[in-house]
Amino acid sequence: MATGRTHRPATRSRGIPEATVARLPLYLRALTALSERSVPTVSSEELATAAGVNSAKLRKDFSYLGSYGTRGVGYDVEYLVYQISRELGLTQDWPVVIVGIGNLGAALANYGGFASRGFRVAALIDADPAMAGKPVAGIPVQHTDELEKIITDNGVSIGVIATPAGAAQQVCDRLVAAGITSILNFAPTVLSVPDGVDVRKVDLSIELQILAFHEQRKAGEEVGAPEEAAGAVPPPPVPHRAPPGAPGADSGRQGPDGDVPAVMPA
Amino acid sequence: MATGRTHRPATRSRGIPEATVARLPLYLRALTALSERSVPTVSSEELATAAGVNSAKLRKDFSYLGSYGTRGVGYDVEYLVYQISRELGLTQDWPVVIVGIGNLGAALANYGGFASRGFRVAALIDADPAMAGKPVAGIPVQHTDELEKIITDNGVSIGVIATPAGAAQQVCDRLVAAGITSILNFAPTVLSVPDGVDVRKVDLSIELQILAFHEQRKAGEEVGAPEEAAGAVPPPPVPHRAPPGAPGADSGRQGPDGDVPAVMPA
DNA sequence: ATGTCTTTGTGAACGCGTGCACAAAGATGG
DNA sequence: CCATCTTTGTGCACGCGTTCACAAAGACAT
Repeated sequence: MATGRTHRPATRSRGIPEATVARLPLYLRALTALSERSVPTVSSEELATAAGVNSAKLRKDFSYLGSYGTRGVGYDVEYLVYQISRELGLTQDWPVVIVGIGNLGAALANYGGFASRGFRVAALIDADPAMAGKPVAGIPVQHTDELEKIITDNGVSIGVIATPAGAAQQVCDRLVAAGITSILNFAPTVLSVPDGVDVRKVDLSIELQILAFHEQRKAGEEVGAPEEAAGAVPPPPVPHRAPPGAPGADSGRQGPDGDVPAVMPA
Repeated sequence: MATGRTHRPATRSRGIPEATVARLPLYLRALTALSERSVPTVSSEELATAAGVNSAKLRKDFSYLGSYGTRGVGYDVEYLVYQISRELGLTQDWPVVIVGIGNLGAALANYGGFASRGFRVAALIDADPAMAGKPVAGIPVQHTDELEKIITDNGVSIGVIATPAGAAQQVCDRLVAAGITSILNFAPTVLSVPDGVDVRKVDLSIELQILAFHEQRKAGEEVGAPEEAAGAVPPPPVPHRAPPGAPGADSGRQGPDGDVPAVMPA
């Protein structure tokens, strides 16, 4: 799970709650599977189970789109697939650029499913001149210098940032200046963008840390250790004055973190 | 942003709200950056800006952990880093296994930052016999047959699933049976797990679809098209009866979707 | 020691999202 | 045409999360 949107907090677009929008792709996937099995209709209960949500929630979600069901029967699969696709804007083609063709960028580019849902990789962009021209997933990598031209020429409005954290904000600024209005950010940085630009963030490190939290709690409950288990002595609470600014003093942890390629920020 | 947790909905662990837990890694990252610059203290306002959140929210979040600040001064950076790390369980070592060493699995394995925050890649596992023994990121890939042994021998409790969707549930079941209690799922599937097992999901496709929704809305507002812009004719609303079950009839969209490697589900 | 000024910690109000529970709608059978 | 049965659509209540706004706490200067 990507770690939430950044801007556009609760814009409640056209009356459709953000929480509902975030679940529509889930429904769509379940419906597509049913469609492939030529299932004509589904009840809210069945579909909810397939999507892993509550049936009441699903019905309420659909009610924001309109009354597309038939009481006593359920929902027509094909029709619902179309309606949700249209609502999500998947009936049109969305060219996407991927910036930063490292391990992750290559993995994204190689993902074949891009084309299947209205998304099309328009270009791969990397700052390394040695990468230029080299084909990844059948698409030649282009140099960052071409960024603006690529975006305007192809009318791209969605960009994916898979660069190291250090380059992310700079790339972001250039994308926005070139006309990009939606960004999917894999770099471990808080991007600042002007109003009107959407940023969504995918952050593996954060997901793992959240898991670790719950994992620790489970373990702690078993042992029954109310506070922390034995281990490292807690450092001085530093109640009043922090140790004088001694620069470079405590070289605590300074591992290769925060500026790593992407995928797993800190 | 990974697309939300699955189980353990609102457990409110030890009084710390889920929403707060999800933000702690964000604060930790900002604090670590300050620590590396040897900044001794920060105000809630400064730190909030760095983390991209509201200062009131940040203070309330910290209040769940205890009173670690000093009024009129702010928070001691080092001390706060320690407290949050401890709260998140990052002061201990978490061995992690990655299952499914395709493009994405390899990207994850190559990510150097794993070790920097208490996470350690204990093993890479893939079902392809041809991969066995082949080193990825310096770690030899092991075959799925070894899965149970690897997990029990290393005391692994966190697993990352980067397999195709078709294999995800099966892999998940085996991980859980072997003792895994936290799963980070990159496959485009709703995993079903027993109580007590946490699942978090990272789904690129969903993120892109959410962006597309907002993107469409922006474009629609500009043009002023209230409903949908011109384009494909809306299929028959199918008001009453859906077309008879004619199996294999409508071979609508059936592209290579849903069972693709990972990273970008549908 | 006293006053001023900064910043935390939190009480309270508000809004969104979730889930319950039921009435309305419509299909289906007689 | 009427009765029954299934399933939707939604009004309502509840709880979590966010935000405001302020009193309390403490640093710092005089």
